Amino acid sequence: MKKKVSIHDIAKALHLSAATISFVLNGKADEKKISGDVRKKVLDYIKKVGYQPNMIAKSLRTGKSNIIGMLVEDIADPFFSGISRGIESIAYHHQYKIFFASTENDVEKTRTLIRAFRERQVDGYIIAPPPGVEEEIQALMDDNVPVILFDRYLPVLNTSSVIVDNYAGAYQAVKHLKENGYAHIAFITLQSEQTQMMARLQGYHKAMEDRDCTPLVARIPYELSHHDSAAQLVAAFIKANDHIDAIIFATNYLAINGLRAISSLGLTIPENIAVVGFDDNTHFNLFSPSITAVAQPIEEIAQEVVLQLLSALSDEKENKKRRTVTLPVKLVIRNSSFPKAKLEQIHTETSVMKNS
Amino acid sequence: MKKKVSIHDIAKALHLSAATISFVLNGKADEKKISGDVRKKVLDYIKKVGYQPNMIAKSLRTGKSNIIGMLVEDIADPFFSGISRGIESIAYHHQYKIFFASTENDVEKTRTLIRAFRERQVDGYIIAPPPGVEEEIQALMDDNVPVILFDRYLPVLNTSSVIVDNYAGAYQAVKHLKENGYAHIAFITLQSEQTQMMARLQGYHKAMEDRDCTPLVARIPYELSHHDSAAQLVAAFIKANDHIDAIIFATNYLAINGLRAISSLGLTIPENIAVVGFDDNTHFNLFSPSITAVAQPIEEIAQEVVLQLLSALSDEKENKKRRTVTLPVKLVIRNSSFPKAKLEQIHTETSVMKNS
DNA sequence: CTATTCTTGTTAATCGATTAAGTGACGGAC
DNA sequence: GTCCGTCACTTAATCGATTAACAAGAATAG
Repeated sequence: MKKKVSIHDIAKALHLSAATISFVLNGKADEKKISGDVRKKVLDYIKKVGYQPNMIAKSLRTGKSNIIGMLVEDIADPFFSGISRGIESIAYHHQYKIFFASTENDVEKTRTLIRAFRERQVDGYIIAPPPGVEEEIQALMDDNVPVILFDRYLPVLNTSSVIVDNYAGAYQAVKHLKENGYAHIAFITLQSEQTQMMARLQGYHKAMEDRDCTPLVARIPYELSHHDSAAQLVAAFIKANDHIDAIIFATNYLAINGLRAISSLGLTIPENIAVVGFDDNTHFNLFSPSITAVAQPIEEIAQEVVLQLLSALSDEKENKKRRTVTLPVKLVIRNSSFPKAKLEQIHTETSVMKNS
Repeated sequence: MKKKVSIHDIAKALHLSAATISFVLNGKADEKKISGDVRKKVLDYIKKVGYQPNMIAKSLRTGKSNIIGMLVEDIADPFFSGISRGIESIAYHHQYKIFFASTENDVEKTRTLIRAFRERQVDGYIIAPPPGVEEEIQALMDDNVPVILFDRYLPVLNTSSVIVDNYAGAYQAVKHLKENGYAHIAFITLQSEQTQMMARLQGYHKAMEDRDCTPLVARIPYELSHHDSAAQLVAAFIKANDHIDAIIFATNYLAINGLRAISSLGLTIPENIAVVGFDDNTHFNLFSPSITAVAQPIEEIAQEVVLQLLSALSDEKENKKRRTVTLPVKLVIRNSSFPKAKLEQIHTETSVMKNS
């Protein structure tokens, strides 16, 4: 490492005191009545030597780090990486940097991460919490550290949070399928007590009940939902309940593995079975047939989260206010059939079929 | 904020000096010959009050932050979010935290981010650099700060880097298509001078040349590659060159928009046109027909990057060594035709078609 | 001409750790 | 009895900023 130039080095070089440099650098020149001469000398000099303030020293003194700690379930999940991207971008414009980390829904890892964030004095937290970290989050709030939960909340805690109307999303999904003539609609979800999962399940149940339909639910362990085994479980479920003519998947990974299952069984969508996914995936419209999905407003979630956090950071009183924002979801209906024209084309060209 | 307990508070409470506490906490108890009595007293006390060291103070004193700064093009891109996830996970086990940020391939933003990282004294950098930040990166190296580039490198700089064999990937893609009877293979890439893009293009050119084929290349501006306009450009390109019977897409976003274009033209894969993508996407195998792709070894890239960085961090001498690791890519061949059986099924069931 | 008020800075404490150097008490050697 | 070496800690400087309190000299007031 080269010797980095500190505020004292500047002071020495200009025959001034460190305090003066600090005042100029922090826009307190007026308040502290620093002369124009000196201001210019300081500004010119720091430009010349390329002075970079040491935020660590600043943080130690002021107690503010200008860092936000963000905990998501999995940064590689398109839903979370999309939100992260939005949050990072907005926070950046407000001089905040973000620490990202993936909890993997693991309580112990989450605890460790919160502890690591605290040690680094992050100013605020954005968390998609796994159940089991209630104590740690309560401790943060007891210390007046701003915390915003998103995607889900912790029922026993009175926190600020940004969620979506999962209940309505699931309800609409059932309604949509019913209106299109599907009779036996199953719901495949995770073995999870998380609020967003419960709300989806409840929306499904209520919609089925309102139509005097018998619900049929499969619950898959979270750990398996990202892997091939989820596809196998779904396939077994479909085989065991062959009257099913539609499935709602409660997460995007489940939907993707569900599609694998459906494909492996030689079933086609929407002729043999209809599908609605949760968490719209940009790629869903490329699947052939493309998939209808309950889309969450990624951008709005990011905006709302940052908005709430900034307000809590700006003002102790704001931070004491607890607000829960519920954003609407949108059912993105995709005409997932093969258009006639296309079908015929496929048919007529079969003779010249090649592999890519 | 509640009063947090500092090392001095502990010292006062136990009638010891701050130094003693520090020694016990840092495993220097033996070296400094601290008695068993005192050790126990200290350890018990910190457990009791839940002492959390202030890493900011520690960083200020030691000059080490245990933070790695990571700059990717776009954290929402599955390729980058996958690598980020891997790197975060490995780094975590070595007590390093990661600062993520998206450059959006914007030079000015990248400069600002590097500056922000420097101000926070990050210990090392992992960067997928846009061209134009050579000076900043050289400055880091001049100051002996460890830097590892990945995905691409900067030709004028002698840095450590982890890349993949893009040249071979493109070459194999052409070879594969040729062997399957495709004659007119186009290459759609970005308007970009980045090394990974150039290597892919060169691999394509060489493979075409080796087979006495005339290359046909389209270059799309990076800014458009994520949007619908890319699909329109690709569609126009295909229409203008209707003898094309195969396309290699040089990035995953291009491939996805290319598929939209192909679909919008009413063409089918692989009957009318064959497609190979770069950057395998987990979802490519769900597209119907599924897409053959040049897959990058995400996990290995993450591992190799962290390995190199940790070694550079551990030792000044290691850091002076510059090494470039080139990992192999894998052509993931997917049988992307509609199996006969399925085609017939689609055909026979058209009569009962529904929408989902 | 002295007293008071501005101007324009400076001094020094502080944030919470780390660590080189120092110190008092005790034991053993000669 | 003096000298020296351990033992078991303590003192104090330091990292690079911020900021309340203070101060020297010029300007103005009375």
